[in-house]
Order: sequence, then structure tokens, then C-alpha cells
Amino acid sequence: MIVLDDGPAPLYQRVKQLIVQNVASGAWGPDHKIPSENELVRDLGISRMTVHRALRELTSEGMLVRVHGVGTFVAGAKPQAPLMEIRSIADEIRERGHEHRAEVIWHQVEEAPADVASQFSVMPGTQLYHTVLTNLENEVPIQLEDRWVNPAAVPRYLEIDPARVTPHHYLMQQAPLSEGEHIIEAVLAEPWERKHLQIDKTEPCLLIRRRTWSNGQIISAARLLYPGARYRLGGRFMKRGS
Amino acid sequence: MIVLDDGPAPLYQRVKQLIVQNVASGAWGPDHKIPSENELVRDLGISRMTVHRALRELTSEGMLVRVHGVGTFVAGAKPQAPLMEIRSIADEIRERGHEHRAEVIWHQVEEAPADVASQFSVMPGTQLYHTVLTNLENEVPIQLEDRWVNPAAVPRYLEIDPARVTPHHYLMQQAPLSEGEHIIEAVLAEPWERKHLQIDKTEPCLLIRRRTWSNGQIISAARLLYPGARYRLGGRFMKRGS
DNA sequence: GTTATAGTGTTGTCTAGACAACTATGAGGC
DNA sequence: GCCTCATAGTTGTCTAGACAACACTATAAC
Repeated sequence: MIVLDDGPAPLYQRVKQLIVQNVASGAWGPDHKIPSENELVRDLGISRMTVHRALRELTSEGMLVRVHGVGTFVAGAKPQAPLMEIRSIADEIRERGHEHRAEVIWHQVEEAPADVASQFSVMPGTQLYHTVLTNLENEVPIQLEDRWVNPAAVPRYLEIDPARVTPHHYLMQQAPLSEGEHIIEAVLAEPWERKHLQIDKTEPCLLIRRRTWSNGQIISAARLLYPGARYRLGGRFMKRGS
Repeated sequence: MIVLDDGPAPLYQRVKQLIVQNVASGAWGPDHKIPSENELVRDLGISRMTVHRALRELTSEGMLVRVHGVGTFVAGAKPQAPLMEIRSIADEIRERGHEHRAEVIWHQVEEAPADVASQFSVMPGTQLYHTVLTNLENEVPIQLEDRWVNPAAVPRYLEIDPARVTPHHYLMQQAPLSEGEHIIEAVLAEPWERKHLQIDKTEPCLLIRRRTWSNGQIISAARLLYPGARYRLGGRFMKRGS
């Protein structure tokens, strides 16, 4: 039985959510043919244009593949390796066989400063969740994580203990990732950042600004700061814009 | 006077093209308020849903900014540095104050092999343009560029001389960039690639696979191979997928 | 058996209209 | 001056229907 969640969200977003849930749960595996537009129209009792918009957006987001005159299918394994990979630093460290520990510096509600507000497309002063912590590999600080989270998307975020459940894992579980953005640059760390990373004034750092979306809604914006001498970046990236 | 191009393309795509042209030509600069949906409906003689879809897609592509109840504006300077940057290797070399020269290896029509066809979403055997060349910095090969181009999007591509006009510059001029994708990995070069790059069998290479889109249409797919000892990658990336 | 042809089901596009939600503006009352 | 409220203009969403384009299948003709 297919039924829409109720809620204040627009209809087409709830249709998208329904599809995403079926795919994320594994009920609809790769190459599964999903119900046709007319079937969804009949089952959900909504208009075809609304269904069509939901399916079209999910197609442009890479979750579905549509074939004119045939049907709509769950996107299978891509011909090349996954285009995006957002890894957890904790997983990375453990895969290297090292010990991982997180030291929480802040974990609270804060009013968004202007630069953060613009990234979230909200008014400055809007209340957001803010977590700052360092990730240590064998007791050596390897990353400073400065993360803002959208309370509307993840209302219970503040209840977690970031030292035990990494914010990354919690967010991935609460809001299946649909889109991400990485900006990579080399910078010098601020004094308070240097203190937590235990690095020298002249130490160049790799800065990764990461934003993630789920179902069109921004979930989180994070600044990830790596001491240059202790980290190298690898992986695949995709970029888009302007 | 605002008027749509005629052609076989769907109406909403022609509306997008009209907006893109006005922005690319500079007629509508950053923060310019573009005509409202109702004005476009009246001037173009088409329905509002069609106009709305065009504006909505351009907004999601980052070209426009829409404010509920106010209007639609050309996206201005972003609060942070441009999210995507696709640079020309020739520009990079010249900025370092070095001499740049390109050696053309192939520049012709070819039938797409299966892997290329899948990247272009066409049938294997479809005729595409194919250019292979090396870029030399002070007569030292620094990059091998293996590029496929969509003839439907850039029909006169074969008429250029890649040694004089870089394919990158020509494509950027012919089809304003709207979207791009980078995949970065480390590989060993094929024998024929090693010959042109004048590198050793065991030399690790940085491989960047780059695809670019313009107005929803794929323009070009390129494999850019850099000898690891002669190049370091820097820049900003954005990724999205799955 | 092979080849046309018609029919069915699917996605892609477009229309005309409606209502909701939001913003800015100006008029009026205090 | 300051506040409240009505109004107009804009974008966001949704509907019901229509036709086109495409793929597949079953049927009929040869």
C-alpha cells in the first residue's frame, strides 16, 4: 500500500520523499520499475503534473532513470564509480587501524551569523544547531569540525553526544543524502583553531567546506580543517554551479 | 523586445535559452530584476507553468535567485568564491610565466566506443568529435587531453585548429558553462599515453575526468592526464550525485 | 515465417485557471 | 511620528485535461 506522509510540505516533495524512502529502505532496488505516473495519480489521488514534477526532479538528482515510452526505474550501479563520496573521518581513521576519539568543544543552539545564514538561506539571527569538535587519531588532532545543522530538518540533533555518535553518522541516518558540495582551499588557521589542533602559526591547513542536502532541503554546513602535515585528500568530486 | 528563438526544442528550454543569453551577453547583469512570470507570459504568449518551469530550473542551476513575493533576479557575486572553476591549462601555464604549446595528435570525427557513448547518453557508434593533444610547458609535456565533443551542440568544432585555439576556450565561448563534473583518480598511463607524455612505465599519473554541460545539454567529456611528478592539483570542487 | 499495422501504455510537454503565501507600499487612524 | 490594515504584485503550488512522442505487443496480411 502506497500512501503519502501528511505534513506541511508541498505535495511534490512528499511524493519525492515517498520514492526516496522506498529506495533507501531497499524495498525498490536498483533497476526496479517503479509505478507509472498514472498509477501514482490513481493511488495517491493527486494530479499527474505533481507526480511528474517529483519524478522529474528525482531523475535530475540521479536517483531515478526515466525511459520515454517505457517507464521509470531506480538508478542502478553507475557505469563508473560513485560520483560522490562523503566519508566519515572516524571511519577513515579506523580503517587505517588507528584509534579514534572526538573532543567536543561546543554543542548547542546559536544564532546564525551572516555568513552561515546565507549558506542556509535563512535570516541572520535564526536559531541553528552548532557543533565544534576535534577528531583525534591516536590522540593526535587531525581534524577540526565546525558544523551547523538545520533544526527544521533534524530536530533532535542536540540530543546526541557527538563524542559517542558522530554527527556525520547521525545525519546520514536521519536524512538520506541527496546532494553535497565541497569547496577545498588552503588556509592558515585562526588562533583558537590552532590551539585545538596543536599546530604552529605558519602551518598551512586544508579547509574543506562541505554542505549537504536531503530531498532538496539543506541539512548541514561544515568547515573541516586539516593540518597540512597530517592529512592528504583523496577521492572523487563533482562540481556544478553558476 | 523579447522574443523566443524558434526551433524544435521544447518551449521551456527556449525560455531558458532566452534568459541565459540575456545574462551571458551582459544585458542583464548581477542582481538585475528580470521580467515577472506574468510579463513573460504576456510577452511570449505562452502559459505561466512553462515560464515557471524555466525559471525554476535556472534557479536550481544557480543562474537566478527568486524571492517569494518580490521577484526574480540574476544571481550576483556569490558570498564565497565561485563554487566551480574550470581552468584552462594554457592559462595556468602562462600565468606561471612559462611558454605554452599544444601538439595535436588527433582531431576528427569518430564513432563513440561504448564507454564514451554512455557518458554522452547516446548509442555506441554515434558519430562524435574526438580531439587528442598534449599541452607542453616550456616544451615539457605536462598534460594529455583526450576530449570528445557533442556535434549537436557545437557543430563547427572540427573547423578550429586546436594548436591555435584551445578547445577549452572555444567550447566555453560557444556554449556558456552551466554545469560540470570532475572525477579525480591516480592511474598508470597506457603505453601510447606514456609515449606522448615522455614518462616512465611506473610513473603515477593524476587523471581528471571532466564533463561539462550547457543548458542541460552535455557539451564535452575529457580525460586529462597529468604526470604526477609534474603537476599538483588545486582549486575548488562541488559534488553531487546518487 | 516474415512483415506491416494498429493498439496500448508510457513519458514529455503545454495550457488555462485557481488558490495560497509572501512582500512592499500606501492610506488611514491614533 | 507611528502603527495598523488593506491592496496590489509576485512567486509557489496544484488541478484537469489535452496532445505528442516513443516503445512494445498483438494481430492481420502476405
